[in-house]
Amino acid sequence: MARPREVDPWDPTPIYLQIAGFLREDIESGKLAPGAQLPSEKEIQQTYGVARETARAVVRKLRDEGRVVTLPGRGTFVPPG
Amino acid sequence: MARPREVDPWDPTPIYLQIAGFLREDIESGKLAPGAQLPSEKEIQQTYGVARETARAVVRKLRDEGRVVTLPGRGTFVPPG
DNA sequence: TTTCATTTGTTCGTATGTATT
DNA sequence: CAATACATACGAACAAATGAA
Repeated sequence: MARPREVDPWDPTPIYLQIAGFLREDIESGKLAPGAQLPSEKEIQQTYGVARETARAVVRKLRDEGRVVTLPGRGTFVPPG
Repeated sequence: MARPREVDPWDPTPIYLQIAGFLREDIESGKLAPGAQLPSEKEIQQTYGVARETARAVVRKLRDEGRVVTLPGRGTFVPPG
């Protein structure tokens, strides 16, 4: 496990957008390849030390961008090409 | 003011989707014409007796559908034709 | 089949910040 | 300045879907 990038509380960018940026990088770099599963909401909470609503906002943002798809009860994934 | 339609707690449909349905009807029927302002989050809360996040989810749903636009600090509106 | 753990969905509460009027 | 309105973020609880045991 790589050390997680950390949220910068001094950055005026909302926390959820900072984290969404981290995951967006992972998708674009291929570190999260098509078909890969994103960290769960709970993992996002624990990794970055944020509340669930913040974790959910992260995923919602990426979903709104069309970068990921969420399957209830299963998880959130990078869609296949 | 017409008496508000009421949320049916026995309907398995999520409350925020029920309320979004009410407002969607108002938009499609022309009761909320292009340019009209939607009820605020607080008004939705009070009218239907729901929490803020629920009221926000109502507006977000309609926004995601492209039926309304939100102007921060002003309100949510039915966009002009 | 039933049970259990995991994951997302929904709902409520509270607080603070920012922008507009 | 004050009122209004949306944005963000913390906490808490229960429901629903899924899959594995």
